[in-house]
Amino acid sequence: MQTRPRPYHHGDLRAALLARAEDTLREKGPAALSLRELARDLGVSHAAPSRHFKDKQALLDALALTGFERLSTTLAASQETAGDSFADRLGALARSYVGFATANAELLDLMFSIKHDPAASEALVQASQGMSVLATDLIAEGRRTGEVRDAPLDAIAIPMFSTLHGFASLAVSSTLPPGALDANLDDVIAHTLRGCAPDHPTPH
Amino acid sequence: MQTRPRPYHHGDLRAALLARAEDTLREKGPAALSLRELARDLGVSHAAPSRHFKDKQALLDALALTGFERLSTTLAASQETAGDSFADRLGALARSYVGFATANAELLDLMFSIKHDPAASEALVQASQGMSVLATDLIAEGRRTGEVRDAPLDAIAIPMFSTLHGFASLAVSSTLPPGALDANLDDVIAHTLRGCAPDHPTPH
DNA sequence: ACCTGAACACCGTTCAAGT
DNA sequence: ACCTGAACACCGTTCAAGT
Repeated sequence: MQTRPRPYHHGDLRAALLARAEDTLREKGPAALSLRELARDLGVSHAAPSRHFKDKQALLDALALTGFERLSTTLAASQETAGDSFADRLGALARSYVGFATANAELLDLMFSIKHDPAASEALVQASQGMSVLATDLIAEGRRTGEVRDAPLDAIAIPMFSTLHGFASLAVSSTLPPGALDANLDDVIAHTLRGCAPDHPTPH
Repeated sequence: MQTRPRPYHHGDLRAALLARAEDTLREKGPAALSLRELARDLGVSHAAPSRHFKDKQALLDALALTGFERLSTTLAASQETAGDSFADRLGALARSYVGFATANAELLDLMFSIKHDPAASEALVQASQGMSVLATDLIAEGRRTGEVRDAPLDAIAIPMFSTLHGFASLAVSSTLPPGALDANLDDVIAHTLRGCAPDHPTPH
């Protein structure tokens, strides 16, 4: 029925485990993720994963890390194609973040349900902080052009990132009124722009 | 060593299971939560919990529900003791929300990692929406007094709740710069007030 | 280096049976 | 009504052994 079973997994078992884990996460949720089933799906013994991940949590951490890396790439790409104004760039960032969140709901949940303690892997901590770097750059530039009020970077970056992340997180958990996600996102962007605006906006 | 074992659990096993589950969640995290261990801790057989929760997910849902109920109560209480101005009431709401989040980090994670689909228990959906009712009331009053700009309620309520929830969620996952949580929260409140403010603020 | 197979101590869930 | 005890099909983790 089957070609003679190969004794060993052919290629990169580590990468195969991560890819398969993400599929399972997406399709059946985090509770259904089992190392033994992953191994079965890939045709290796149930003990094989331990060569690449010391335990289940290590696999989950690695999965979250790939999530942060892809999110960072996605957000950075949104800035390449965005216009020059602060409003355009913020809108692109927000839509990009929410797009990733809705397309990878379970993964986003996993990414932020992991404690980002100093105890966590350094790579993970760094990856999750790397995201806010983008927001900070955006704000710094907006301040130079006078589109953003003069205040310490964190005093704007943290509220802004909180809003973005909060909206994405509520959307993912279906806690928002259904159906009007795009309109709600427009409101969120407009509200954030108001929060960032200088006291006496330059008359055009 | 022990008093003669009672054949049945004395009181309300359902409530005892929920209370013990919350303790375990807080002390050892969600991965360590097992029905069998709960049952052992309470001195009943491992099959006893199934009389009260049809499966593990049902217990988690019920736990999330108690979380939403307590959060709602906490938020409502914050409004009782707050001042009359919109700024005061918003500040009280925000501090109350973040206080609950940091004091119940794992529970908050659980509350929002449950899909609030129409498929979810009606009580759960209702409880999670009941929260935003408070925010909506706050905004409606702020608009009457001229402290909040004239816009559809949702156009302010959703961004505001996103910000609050996002900040709480980032704080819980240790994704914020450590140590300055109170100062960061002040920034978040100030930023939100700016987002809510009318275009031409009334001169005092 | 990478994987297997057996072993161990756990799970969640179900169900006949007890009180 | 509420709980027990046994049974079943799963887990994660470890470790000697194979190639």
